[in-house]
Amino acid sequence: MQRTKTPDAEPAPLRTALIEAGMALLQEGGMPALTLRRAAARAGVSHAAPAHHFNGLPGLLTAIAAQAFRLFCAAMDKARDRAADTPEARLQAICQGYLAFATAHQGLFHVMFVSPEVIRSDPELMEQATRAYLILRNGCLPFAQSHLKPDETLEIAVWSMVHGFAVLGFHAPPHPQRPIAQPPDFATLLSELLARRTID
Amino acid sequence: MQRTKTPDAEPAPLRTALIEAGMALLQEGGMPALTLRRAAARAGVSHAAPAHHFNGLPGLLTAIAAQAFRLFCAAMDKARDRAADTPEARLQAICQGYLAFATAHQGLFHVMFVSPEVIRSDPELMEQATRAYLILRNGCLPFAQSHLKPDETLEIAVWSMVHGFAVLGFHAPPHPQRPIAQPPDFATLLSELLARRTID
DNA sequence: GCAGGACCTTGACAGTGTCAAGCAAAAGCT
DNA sequence: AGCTTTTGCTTGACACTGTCAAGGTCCTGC
Repeated sequence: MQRTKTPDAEPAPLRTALIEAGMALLQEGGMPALTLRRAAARAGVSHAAPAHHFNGLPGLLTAIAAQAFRLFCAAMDKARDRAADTPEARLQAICQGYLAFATAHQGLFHVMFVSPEVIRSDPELMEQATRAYLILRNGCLPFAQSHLKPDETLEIAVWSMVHGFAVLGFHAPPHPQRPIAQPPDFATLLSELLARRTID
Repeated sequence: MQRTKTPDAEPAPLRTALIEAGMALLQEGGMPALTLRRAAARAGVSHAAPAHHFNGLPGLLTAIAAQAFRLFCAAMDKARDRAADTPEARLQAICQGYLAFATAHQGLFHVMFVSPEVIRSDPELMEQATRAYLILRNGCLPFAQSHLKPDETLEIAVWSMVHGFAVLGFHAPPHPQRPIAQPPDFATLLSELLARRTID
């Protein structure tokens, strides 16, 4: 049945191979291309092998989502660290990393946030998702009224806005026939939201 | 094959029956419960009957999405018309209608916005989706610099924020173990965004 | 009265996720 | 060493899915 080793043991090679195969399928053909049997075939094993490492298709999707959140965090971290050392530039960079990841990895993004099959209560997934949120929270901290206590209203506003912007496809390649032909850059939106905020 | 009558002819009864059956399945069991064969069975016809009214499963999903947008528009219109007659109250009501619809009809919302199977270029779907966007645009008009030309930055900001807020589930029943236990009300976020705006 | 089309059924096919049984090799124990 | 258990995977089957081809029935137009 299910793999239940000691948690610190090195991971089964087939498990990571299946995750990578699934992510590759997702990248190539989007959501409908990701299939348990196809991932197994690409990893060179029989169609029922994944059942020994994941709890069915939802389990594989969940593991992919957790791994995708790791890449997502890395992308945002990297963007922030390359930005100019001002709070505005850093928060802007985090959001740009967010949007760049969403457009470059639409399949992963779908699994991470919207796929209803993913088991949202999975501990590893929740840990990585929280880690991603903390990057955004830290980016918002300089704009909070008190530097000690985070401003949840601002966090949620920024998070909602960047996420909505991403899933509605405003940052994506110009969608043919959209209510708004040339959407504004996200930086403009964020500046608008932060305009009243003062630092210190 | 496909149904290609004159567009003003009364719609085939089975077609609307299949759409309603699909919407009911979606409401009851979510996305995985919606199946061509199940919708056909619920409508009392054989499993291949839907092929004569829709272009496969994507076609049914697209028709459901269009119909869902109609309900969506009606919900926002109704909320707006019941609000106090100030620009803030009306825009807040539109957003509340948006969020209420998203939480009350999660399956429909998924089909409307994220399902990759839906044919986004369908004319009827695009018409209804645009209609929904115009409701929001009109709600934003009083806050634009010029009352004549819409402020696309504000529109996109509001739209992104309310949509992100919805899909991230902040308005939904309290998710167990979330980065933010008690998220702020959306009205607070919107007020924050509109704070600098003056009317006239 | 009859050709033709609209509308639906039946039957089949490939592909999917999932389960049960089995098999080979490694590991653990006496 | 020899036996047993466990692990990791394969094979085969099942129900279910979307889709297609063929046929059948009824209504319409001529």
